[in-house]
Amino acid sequence: MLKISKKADYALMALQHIAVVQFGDVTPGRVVNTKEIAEEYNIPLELLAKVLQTLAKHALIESHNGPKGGYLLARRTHQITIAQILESIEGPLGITDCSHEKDGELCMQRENCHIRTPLLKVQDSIAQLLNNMTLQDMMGGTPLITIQSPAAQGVER
Amino acid sequence: MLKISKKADYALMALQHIAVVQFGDVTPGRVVNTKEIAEEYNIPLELLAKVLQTLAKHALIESHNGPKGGYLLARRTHQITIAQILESIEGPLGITDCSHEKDGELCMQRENCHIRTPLLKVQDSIAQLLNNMTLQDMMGGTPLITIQSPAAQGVER
DNA sequence: TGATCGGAGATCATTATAGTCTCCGATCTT
DNA sequence: AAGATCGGAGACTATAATGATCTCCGATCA
Repeated sequence: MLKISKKADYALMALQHIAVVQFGDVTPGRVVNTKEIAEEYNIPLELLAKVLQTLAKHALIESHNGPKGGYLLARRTHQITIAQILESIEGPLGITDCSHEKDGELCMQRENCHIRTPLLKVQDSIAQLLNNMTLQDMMGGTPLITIQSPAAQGVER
Repeated sequence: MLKISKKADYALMALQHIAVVQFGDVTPGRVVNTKEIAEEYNIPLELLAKVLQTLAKHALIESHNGPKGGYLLARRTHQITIAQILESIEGPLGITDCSHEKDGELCMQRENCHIRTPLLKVQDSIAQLLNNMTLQDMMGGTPLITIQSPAAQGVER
């Protein structure tokens, strides 16, 4: 349950790889192309291409065409959150169908639903979790952040 | 992203309802049948029946056959966690495919995968969140719990 | 100019999900 | 004992999401 998609998985691997290449000691600033990542991690080339295109569209990476082309991080590693990465691929975080309900489009249960509020609190906690973790943290950094569980905030019925 | 299924949604609604009826002031101890819940929340009767059967199989509720039959909570509300409910319906919590990988069945990426460890930390945090929240919390209770984000625990590369 | 790169679109197979239908056995009421 | 009311269990269907593939295009650099 609560599984992230393969695409999101690939996105995380790819960004971590780009980050290490770009900010590592061996070849700092080097551009990384799709093929390199696909081969390194056994990811289907064309699927990974889609993923990277999506990430570029969301301005997490910059694309460079032509030979010697490829991708570079658009920001520094601590400015790219796990939440941003996952949401770029899978859309906005939403524990329930009604998480992003516009006014007027109520779900069939809404009239009597007593679980929406507490679930939104859970969602907020997960959002905090993912927003406070960055690419930097996937490379060995250890910043200090504390979040609270929804239960600790008091949940109205 | 990270959406829970309709079935899990229904399970939460149903358990919350049973809890309120069973431990409320109006009709304490009353047995609740499937039809009552389905009508109250506009849930397809037969689908809800499946959900409740599953919950019974996981010993979260007790079933009683025959006329005047229905379901009762098998434990007190603070002893039923949101994690238990969701896992009964959707299976074990697993952010990634490799979360519950047995020895020997490595995923195609595992050889070079650098994101597994940090993702498992994220998963642990979510698990804490869901394990520390109970049916009680969905009824107005406000216990105090604090958890830490993975970033705060230090994530190896 | 042509090989190498990303961009974009359609397409397909597989799986998960949501929902339905049917039959069965248990139990309570009369 | 009979019939209505309950849950138990299985097969079954439709739809959507996912994972993956294929094709063609434009940009760029040697």
